[in-house]
Amino acid sequence: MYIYDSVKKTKLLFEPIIPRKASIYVCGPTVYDDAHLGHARSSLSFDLLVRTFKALRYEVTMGKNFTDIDDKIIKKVQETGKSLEDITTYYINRYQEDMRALGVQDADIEPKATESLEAIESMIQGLIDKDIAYLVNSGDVYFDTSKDANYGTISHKVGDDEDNQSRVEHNSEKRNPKDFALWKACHGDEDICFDTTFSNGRPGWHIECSAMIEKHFSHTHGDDEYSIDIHGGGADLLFPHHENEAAQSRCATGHELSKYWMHNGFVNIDGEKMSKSLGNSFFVKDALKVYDGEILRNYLISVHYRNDFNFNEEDLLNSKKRLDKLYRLKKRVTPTKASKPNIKFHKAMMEAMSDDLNISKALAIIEEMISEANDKFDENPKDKGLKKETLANIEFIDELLGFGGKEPFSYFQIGIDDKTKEKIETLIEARNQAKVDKNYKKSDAIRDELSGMKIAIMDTANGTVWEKL
RNA sequence: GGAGCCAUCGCCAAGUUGGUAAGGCCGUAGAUUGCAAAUCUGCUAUUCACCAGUUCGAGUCUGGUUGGCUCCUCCA
Repeated sequence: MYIYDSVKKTKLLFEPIIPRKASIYVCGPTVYDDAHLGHARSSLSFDLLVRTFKALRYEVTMGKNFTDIDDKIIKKVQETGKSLEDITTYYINRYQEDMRALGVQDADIEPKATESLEAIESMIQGLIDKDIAYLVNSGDVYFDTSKDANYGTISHKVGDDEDNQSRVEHNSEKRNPKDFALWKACHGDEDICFDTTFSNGRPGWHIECSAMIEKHFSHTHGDDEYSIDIHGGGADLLFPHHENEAAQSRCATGHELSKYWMHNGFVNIDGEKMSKSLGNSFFVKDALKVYDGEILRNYLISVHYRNDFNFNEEDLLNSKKRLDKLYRLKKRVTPTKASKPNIKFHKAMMEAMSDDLNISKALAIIEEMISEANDKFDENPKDKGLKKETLANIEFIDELLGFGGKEPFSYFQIGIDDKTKEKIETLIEARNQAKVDKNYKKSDAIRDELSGMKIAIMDTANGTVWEKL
């Protein structure tokens, strides 16, 4: 397995801390709103990583956190009058629903910040004891970046001169402008706070990930040089979030946080980064109203995870056509029992995905497999051995990439109710009778009626089948 | 102001260690079909934003130009 390390900026051979095991931690969402396509893309990127590792027979431990205490959540609490727990529970469930609809496998560990307060407190206290963190009068606790010689090695934003036009507001209580909050003191009655030995307040954004990784992963790696194998997240998290995480962990634990760092690209709408501030957010739930989760998944994974993704409906329809072809092939082999995937196909797929998740190559290999199989079935539609192998190939695709697992006839009938189905069947029977009678005028009229219902029909060796357009 | 990424056919998009451009969509010609659809076959970038350099050889390396994007503030 080769992965691109966004800190070292090269593709590296993955060498796990513990042989045959891969520990992965990905920064999850702050749960104050529904998941947008950007969350989906990040989730999907690392889902492919996990699936590839599993296919390579690695024992994977995947962790993904929920930030469930934060300014924006508190704002939502104040706006709605609901409790913090009501809001975060609701959005965590919504997030999981959406991600499952996209075929994302659940993480093994899904820690929440509010459930990790002890770990957070002890890590901060440890940093204060080492004089790396400092408590100021307001009750805030800051991390002293000047105490960490390696600060800046993650994002390469060394920036020793302070005269850069950084938009960071000046906080007189900080020793250095680059210092960041580990703990934010309580601000009035409206705030949501937790009591600790240093002050009543709540954790800063960065510390939770460090603490949760330490809490959930450290015991599996003992005193190794690194806490986890791979740390992932969106490209925008590289700085300051991951830089700060790395600094905290390094100083608190004495070893580096992660051996490899992976960052996924953005989802753009009309060439611009999708974000709340630009008002061009696209929620997963809205996309799911129009398209099946599998179609959306297939589209969103079709561009390499590190590239920016330009979302538009035309491309989505394009990628749906590729998925349609896979399911049409699956129709040709249904029903049958899967045997083993073709060795060469399996090998080629694994090689593609093992090369830093080269999905484009994998999709090209699938196209070749489909084309070859169709060709052979045109010659001999009843090739039993090929049917079994082809089905096994498709099941392997589903396992590795997470699409193609549906029953093929129902795939083409998503959103059609039973009554309409009956009507379609009746019309097709009538058309076939008309064809037998060589009454082509009538048969064509029936076909027109069906296409008016947005139903396409195709006459195959096994009879007439239909698809929803 | 600082840091970084990207630019490949009409569209989407591969292309570690330089060796002579994957795949899909669209289009087109044909096979098949009563006609379609589906499926199959052929064709569709002498060329990789532009300029210069290194090299026997560069989309791939170096320098520069132009254009697009991101980070430096919460962000996947």
